[in-house]
Amino acid sequence: MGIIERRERLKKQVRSDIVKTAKEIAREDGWQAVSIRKIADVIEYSPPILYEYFESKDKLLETIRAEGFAALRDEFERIKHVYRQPEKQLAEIAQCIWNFSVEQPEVFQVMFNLEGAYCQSKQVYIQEMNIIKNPVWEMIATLRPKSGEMVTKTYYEWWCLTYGFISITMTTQPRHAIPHAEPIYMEGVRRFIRSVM
Amino acid sequence: MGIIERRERLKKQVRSDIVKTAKEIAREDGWQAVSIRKIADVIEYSPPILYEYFESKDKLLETIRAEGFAALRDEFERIKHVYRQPEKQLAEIAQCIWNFSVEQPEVFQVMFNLEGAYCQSKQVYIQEMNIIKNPVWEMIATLRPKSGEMVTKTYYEWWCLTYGFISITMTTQPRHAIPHAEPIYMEGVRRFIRSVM
DNA sequence: AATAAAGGTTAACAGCGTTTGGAAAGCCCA
DNA sequence: TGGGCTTTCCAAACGCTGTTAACCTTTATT
Repeated sequence: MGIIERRERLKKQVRSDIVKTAKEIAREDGWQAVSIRKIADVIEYSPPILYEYFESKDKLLETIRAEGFAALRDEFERIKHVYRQPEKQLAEIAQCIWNFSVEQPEVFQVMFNLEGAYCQSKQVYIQEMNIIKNPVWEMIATLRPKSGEMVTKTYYEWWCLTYGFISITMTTQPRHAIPHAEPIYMEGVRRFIRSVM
Repeated sequence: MGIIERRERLKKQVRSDIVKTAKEIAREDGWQAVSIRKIADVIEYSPPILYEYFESKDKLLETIRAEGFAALRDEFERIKHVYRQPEKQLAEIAQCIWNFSVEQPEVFQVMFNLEGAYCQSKQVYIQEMNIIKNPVWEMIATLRPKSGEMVTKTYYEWWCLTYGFISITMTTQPRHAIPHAEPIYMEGVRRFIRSVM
């Protein structure tokens, strides 16, 4: 019975089309411009259909957020296995986050509720920033022997630096000026790493 | 002619009532719940009246943002005159920002577009973060003799640390856990100041 | 072929920011 | 005191939004 399979494939296709369309509209006109009706228009379905794939608009955003964090986390794991020294790993991760924010700003915006992207349900966000089995946390712990509590503090500061820098840059700098901010960011990251070692 | 004066007083009163009501609703139910119609309901006017005081909802938010930044800046100036040592000044300023975010979270949210508060016009924000005549910038410059460019970089990192810490805390931590985060924040700030000196 | 199920749409609800047109009230001058 | 004018104010509407209910039409099963 290939019919059922075909239908499931179609379902997955439509679902990913919805996500893709939401991102496209957001990239073009900002998240404020993303509406259920506009997405429905693009995928050539009526608005109620979207509710067969996503419980609500908020859940759609949460899906995009979760996918974004998952993609980042995969990259983190890759870096962890490619490089040995934790200071190198952390620098690579910082670079990786920066690149992500430049290449997929609309996803980054949903992940951190920036620029009018607002996803109310925070479970994914909170969980993802958590220290449990977190590659970044582990790298900081490897950087220099210290207590778990101390590592957590440093980990927290790491995120403040990273998230703070990128989000401030994203919201205050015009698009053309962003490449100029990258070396300043990376330099700050390196100094931070040195200060912790 | 006291009549005109009375009317102007009334106008100012209504205007500040609008701002006050917006903040109250936001504090109670979040910025997502703030609507022109609800504000109108509370101040016992019809919705169109609000447009005699504010060009748009966005401009209302921008006013609240500007007032928030102005209040902070006043505090900064006060600190600047009370304390001599720049490291003490900066620590006091960090404490001041933290207190502000705890005492008036709804204003802080508008100032930095957090938690569903979204003010599109960024002029005030960009200008306020600027280095021109900025007390924080000057304090960092006094901290240790260095080039203007170097000061600007440090100033930028200062804001990442401060803003990053508070906004991450605000969005991830439940209300009761926030006091617990304060010493971690202040310790991070002090370490940052030491690392720059 | 008749019946059940799935897929999809139209229309509506309640709410939003914002604008228009006109009513009511207050004021000034004769 | 009455008429005209200005100011103050609001009901209603427009075009959006997320979401739901009811219905129709196509597809699959018995």
